[in-house]
Amino acid sequence: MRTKDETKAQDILQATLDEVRDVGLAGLSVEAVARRAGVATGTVYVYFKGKDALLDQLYLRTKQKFATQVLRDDGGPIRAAFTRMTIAYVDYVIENAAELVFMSQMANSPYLTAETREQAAIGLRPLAALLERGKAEHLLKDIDTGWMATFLYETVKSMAPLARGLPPERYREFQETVATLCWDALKA
Amino acid sequence: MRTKDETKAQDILQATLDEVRDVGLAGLSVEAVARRAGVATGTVYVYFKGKDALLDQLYLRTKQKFATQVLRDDGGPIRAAFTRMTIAYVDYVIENAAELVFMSQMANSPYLTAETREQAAIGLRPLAALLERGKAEHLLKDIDTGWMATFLYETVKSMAPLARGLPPERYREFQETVATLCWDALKA
Amino acid sequence: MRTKDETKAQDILQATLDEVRDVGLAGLSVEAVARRAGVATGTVYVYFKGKDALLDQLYLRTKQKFATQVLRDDGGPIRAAFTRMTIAYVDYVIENAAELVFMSQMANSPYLTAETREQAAIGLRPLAALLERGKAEHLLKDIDTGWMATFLYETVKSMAPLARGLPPERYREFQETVATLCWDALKA
Amino acid sequence: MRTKDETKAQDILQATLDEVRDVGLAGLSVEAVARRAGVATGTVYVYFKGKDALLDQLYLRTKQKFATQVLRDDGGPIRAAFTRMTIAYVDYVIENAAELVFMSQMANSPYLTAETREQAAIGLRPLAALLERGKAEHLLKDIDTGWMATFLYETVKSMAPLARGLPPERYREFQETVATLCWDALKA
DNA sequence: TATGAATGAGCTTTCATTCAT
DNA sequence: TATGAATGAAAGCTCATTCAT
Repeated sequence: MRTKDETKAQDILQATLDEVRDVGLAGLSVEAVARRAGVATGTVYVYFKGKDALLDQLYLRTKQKFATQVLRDDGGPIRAAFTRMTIAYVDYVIENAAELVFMSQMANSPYLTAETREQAAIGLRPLAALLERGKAEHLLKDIDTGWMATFLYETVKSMAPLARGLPPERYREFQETVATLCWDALKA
Repeated sequence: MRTKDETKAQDILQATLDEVRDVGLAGLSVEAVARRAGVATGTVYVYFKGKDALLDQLYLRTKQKFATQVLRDDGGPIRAAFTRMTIAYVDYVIENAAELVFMSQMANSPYLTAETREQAAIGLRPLAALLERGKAEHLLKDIDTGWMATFLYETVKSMAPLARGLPPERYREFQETVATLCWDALKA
Repeated sequence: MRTKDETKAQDILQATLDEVRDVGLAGLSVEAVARRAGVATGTVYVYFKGKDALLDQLYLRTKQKFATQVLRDDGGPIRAAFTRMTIAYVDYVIENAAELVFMSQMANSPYLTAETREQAAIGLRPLAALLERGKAEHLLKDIDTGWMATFLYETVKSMAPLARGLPPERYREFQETVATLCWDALKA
Repeated sequence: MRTKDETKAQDILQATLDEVRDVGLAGLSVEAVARRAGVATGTVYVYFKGKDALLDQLYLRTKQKFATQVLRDDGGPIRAAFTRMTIAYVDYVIENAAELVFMSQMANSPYLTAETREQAAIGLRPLAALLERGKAEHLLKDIDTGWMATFLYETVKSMAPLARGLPPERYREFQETVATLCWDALKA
């Protein structure tokens, strides 16, 4: 008997990401996903319970991957950690355009479970921790941590697409600019 | 012969907005829009060429309404104009939640025409003008105006939802915090 | 605007009956029903909520039509009413073969609602009433009316198909035989 | 190499019977049958050529088992043999509810081969023989044997389900009533 | 203009069957 | 033989759009 192939699940998830980027969440069809992933339509249902479950799982994985890759506090000096995070964030957005489109399309869609929404929020904790540390050291403004986290998280995400297509040195400049803007905004 | 009734077109547009807020762009059906607007399905096609055209037009109107209501530079002192704009922006987001959901859902969808996207960008000009003025007066950082405009536009939009449900004094505090963050970020 | 056409609903119901006769309940597809009725697939859903509802409604109508046409007690002498009913029953089965196949296929299917089953049972009341009358007049055996009703109802239904294809005089003979068998079985 | 296991074939047939009782012929899926039988889907195809063949074979076996168990003429006095048969029949129906549902669902379905239908009819011969014997002894009416056989076969089958849930003494009473009704119907 | 019945393409999903192991 | 992953052809149903009224 053929054994379940985790690669295939990955292929399907990636195909979904690419399809949403190309035709949007509203235009997404399971058949197109399957074709793109190089499997039969029915195979999607071997790995995922249905379209909803597929999208839900993909959302969670994407959020988690992002959190793991970007939102890390290495415990070093605040300013350095802050800058490093911002720069990694911009890189992530540029390198994972499809992921970002997908997350924004899912945000207000009926596909998203309340539970998944909660789960996804957990990934933001390291960011909050970093900001708390900064507040404790009086390097950052003494305002609601949730507000600051949202500021940072959303601002970088929204600005990052501007970096697309920039030549290397301008790209570097852009990253530093973003880091500066955010730091100036939050610093005490 | 009954004449085309502008009220009806408005009803349909508003119903679309409300539907998208409730079921998302992916769950939107013309029939549900018609029912919500209190007209027959066919009537939607009397006022709009099709679903795509309806969404496209609604996007444009929404963007323009927003620009007119929020992104105005009254020519006064930079800092004051800046703060006034930020505060009006938060108010707008809170009072027009459906509009915001709609715009974010449309942003990366295939429904959006390149042309409409351009048209919509025009509304940002007053914002750019304000920032240029601030740069000329050396009150703001000397960085790319487009970058700054995006920063301001996206940051306030992303943060504003946090204000939902806040008691009046906290709401006021929130608005001021947002204005401060943005000013500190951009000021020279 | 086109107005809802009750004829169309009838066509769909009849087409369903014919399809079930030809391909069985398990082989029934909405598309085939629509094609047979001369309407588009979607039209079926204009008149019926879904396949289940279509079958459920059809079952009820069929049972009721049968009850109205066959299970009537005209109040005359028991034996005569009894015989008349039996003969009408055989005629009905022969003339409405598709209906009978449909009812037998539905009987143990998951399509049948408990509620519909109850509703359908109501049609048997006139039969029970006739039997009660016979028992009161001591012309029939004094056994459970429900048992007698089931006996009569099921026996004639099961035997009737034997009449198919019989030449007229044999057909008449068959009807009388069935009437005699049933009468002899139940008479005191 | 493991050898074909007759137990497994039996399990699959029994599982099919139970599934049809629970979800009907229209709701039957090979996967559900396999799961219920405790084997893999593919295994069903080791023992049966396909779904159709499975149902066809099951139908034949069921009919034959029934014929062997119920429709036997032990050669004793007509009336006694007749009564014994009727009583055994009721018992069979009560004890093998799933079989009966299955046979009724198959009766008018496209799954049934003409050949199988013929094969199944052979089982009715002992019943016909008994009736012939009764006619020869002038104990039974002189009418078409096929008609009488159908009468007996169908009537008992249709009435038997009424016995379900009856307390023992009522159950006994019911069996005798059925035997009496049938005898009175057919006796000369 | 306004209606909503009618359409049929296309959607998600199921499922009989095959096949690699 | 036994498995269950993989397949793809339908199935039921929805919905953007058209059209008769």
